[in-house]
Amino acid sequence: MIWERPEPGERRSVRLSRQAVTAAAVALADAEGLEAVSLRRVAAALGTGPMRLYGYLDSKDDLLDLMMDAVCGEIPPPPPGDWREELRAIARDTQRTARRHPWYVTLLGTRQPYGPNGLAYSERLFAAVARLGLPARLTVHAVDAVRAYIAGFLQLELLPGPEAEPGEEKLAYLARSVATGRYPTLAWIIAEFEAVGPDEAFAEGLERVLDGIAAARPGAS
Amino acid sequence: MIWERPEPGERRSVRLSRQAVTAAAVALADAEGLEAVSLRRVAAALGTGPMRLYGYLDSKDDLLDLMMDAVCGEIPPPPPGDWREELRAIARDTQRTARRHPWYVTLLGTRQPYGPNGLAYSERLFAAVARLGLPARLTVHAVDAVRAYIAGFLQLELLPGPEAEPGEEKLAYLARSVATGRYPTLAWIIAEFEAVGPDEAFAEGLERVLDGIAAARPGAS
DNA sequence: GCCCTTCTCGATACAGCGTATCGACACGAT
DNA sequence: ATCGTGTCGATACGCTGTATCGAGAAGGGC
Repeated sequence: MIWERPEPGERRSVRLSRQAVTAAAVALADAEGLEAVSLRRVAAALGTGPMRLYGYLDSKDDLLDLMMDAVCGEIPPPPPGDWREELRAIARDTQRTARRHPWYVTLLGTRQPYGPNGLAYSERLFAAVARLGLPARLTVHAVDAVRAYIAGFLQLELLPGPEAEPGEEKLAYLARSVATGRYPTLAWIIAEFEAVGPDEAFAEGLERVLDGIAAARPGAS
Repeated sequence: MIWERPEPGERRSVRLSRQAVTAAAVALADAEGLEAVSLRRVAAALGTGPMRLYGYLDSKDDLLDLMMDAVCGEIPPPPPGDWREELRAIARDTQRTARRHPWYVTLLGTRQPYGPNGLAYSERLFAAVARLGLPARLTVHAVDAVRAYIAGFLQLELLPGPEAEPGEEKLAYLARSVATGRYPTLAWIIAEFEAVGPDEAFAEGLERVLDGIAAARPGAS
């Protein structure tokens, strides 16, 4: 009888793609942090099993590379402008993007962004600095300074720490540490400290770097 | 008979201390990388079991904090000098220390160094910059720029990537990417690229940052 | 249609992880 | 000696990444 016969099985498997896998992983990391991204969790979010993902990547490390490159791909090219304006725009947009995916800064501690989007990002940094007409060597140094600053600062901003709007516990910790008298300059800074927003801090620090780059131009000293 | 009687059991447990646990973990990370540091492995290196470590720390995360602070403790205070000299010395010694423990840059992607040694490190940065007599706000920005640059650059240096003396495979990857024509400035840089040692690159980038800080002094423009 | 080959999929397994739990033992106080 | 407390380590649990293998699907040849 018809009612006793199993219905034709639905298409068993879910359509996958590398892009879909990556997006699921990014969504999971955004929702619960990087530690929540396991192959099982990603696969479950896609309605399949973990071993299926191995058709699209070789290892979990590959997945992390893909996730990093996806974030790089969200950072837009800068509007055309002079070298400083372009670098400022890149820096700002990197910050915005990293805030949407704070786990990105953790990935910066384990790998370099050399996927296609990561290379495009580098290209833009180099193109902006190349406007200065510096020799290749100095251009590399300048780009290194900018990108290192951006990455380093975003880690300062996005990782929990005493300087980054800590909860009561961390401030109390800092106050106790400073009360030991072992950190006098830090004590002065904290006493004088007016909460500076990370946007301003980031921009000001960047200006220091850009001023330093400007000083490297022939005839600039 | 004497030969059949068990000998009095030796002292069952091994002496532990937080310092010993940390040192064992650091040694393991140095030898095999951060991923090799499991509580089981650390405990085994100490001749005991993993649960024993919980008498000295609450979690594996605590262990990573301790490891980070231990590395900060290896970075010596700078010899007294002017502000630039002191910052250069701090930067150089940070680089040296990080090279001995390359996993330190990975930890910089997951936590901030606010242990006692980490605070001492901050104190030294602040003390050097404070010689400039800038207001607290500008001092914070300057220190942020320096420390962010140091951390960011060390990640560029110590993590595998196309720019960092790659094996044949990565260079071939870069060459292929550049051959797409999508990264023209990168192509120019690679064509002009003379292998620059990381020491020089680090120092040059740092000078850009220090020049920028110098430019922030009243009357410096 | 049937049979064979190849590919895909997913269940199962394994070794390892961090950490909770609990029984055994040691030690100190009475 | 007995009792209470603390320490230790074995065991267990839920989770991880990934190897493995059997079942089923799909395609091609006859």
